[in-house]
Amino acid sequence: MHKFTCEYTLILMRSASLNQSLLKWYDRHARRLPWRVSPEDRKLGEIPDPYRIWLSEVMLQQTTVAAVKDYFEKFTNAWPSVEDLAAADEEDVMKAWAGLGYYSRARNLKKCADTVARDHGGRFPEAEDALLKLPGIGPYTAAAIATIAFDRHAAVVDGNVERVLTRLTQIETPLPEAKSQIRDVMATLTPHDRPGDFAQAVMDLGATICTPKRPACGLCPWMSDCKVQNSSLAEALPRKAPKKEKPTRYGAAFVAVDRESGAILLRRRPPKGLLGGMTEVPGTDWSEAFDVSGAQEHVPFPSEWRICAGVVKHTFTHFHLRLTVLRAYAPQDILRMVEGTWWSPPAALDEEALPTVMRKVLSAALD
DNA sequence: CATCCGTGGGA
DNA sequence: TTCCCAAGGAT
Repeated sequence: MHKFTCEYTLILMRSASLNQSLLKWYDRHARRLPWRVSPEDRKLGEIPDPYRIWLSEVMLQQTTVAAVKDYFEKFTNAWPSVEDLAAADEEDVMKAWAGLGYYSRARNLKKCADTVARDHGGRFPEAEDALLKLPGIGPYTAAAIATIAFDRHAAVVDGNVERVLTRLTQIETPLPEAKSQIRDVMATLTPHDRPGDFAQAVMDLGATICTPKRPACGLCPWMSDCKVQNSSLAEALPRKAPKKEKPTRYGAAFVAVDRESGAILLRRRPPKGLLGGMTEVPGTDWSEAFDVSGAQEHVPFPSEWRICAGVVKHTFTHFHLRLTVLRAYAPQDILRMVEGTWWSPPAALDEEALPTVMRKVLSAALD
């Protein structure tokens, strides 16, 4: 059991009033999003499409709305239903996902579509625990789909909810220890009528008003109930463990250009781990020791490799990367083709499953 | 529970 | 420039 402060209990006793005031705010301020059924359309009887809810929620994992919008459009145009996605080639899915990051999401997205099509007759299960069993669907996404798509009562807890509720009830316990307490508060606050709209309302509140920096407390529908309203304490919550420093890794990347066609030599990365299954140009390992001269051992073929101006700098989740780019011109037949490598003509380059760091490499080599 | 896993935009 | 972090999941 958690220790409940007096004020904290008071908040929970007022949950009926709190969720009504927030839903009222949501009716007027809900963001228009491509995958969302607006409150007024919902009242007119429009039902959300579980496929679109699922797709958007997976794309939104650790990713901003602005970054997701074009990808959501691309995916729903190419694959309008979960059956369409199940019938797609995984390689085409990876190509469409390229640039959005966290590529295991794309592989699990495809696996999940396959499972839903094969084992569930093309319909997503409605229960939270059944959704949780599907690939790429964790506690947050299972609750979000259950409540937004199927109107089930579920405690949706994401980063926004954590921020809003730790502030509202002044939970000073640092994350991740506070997670279970936050989930309890959310479960209590969530109404049985319009639970999905309520979840989206808390997330919208966190995204637009109760922001990490400089929250707009004066515009908040929960201001009068909030324990830290207009206080410097608001920005300090939720409390988190200090993060580790990112090391810097170094490496070299080889851009081989066919003089005739301009085709570029590419290869596939291993299926798991960093950038798993994505496409790259040949290169060295990325190590913490800077050693460009050692790169010569890794060239795809002997040639006059020239160092390109401008070291490519890129930051991943847990390290910084500095890549020295080398370029050489060579006919395609100079290379005894290795399994998993191919020459990609310039017109096809945009469609390759190239992660952003590799597009930076090509830009440094070719511009 | 800790670690690994991308990216782009804002302060 | 550098740092922060955004609708997390898998292992």
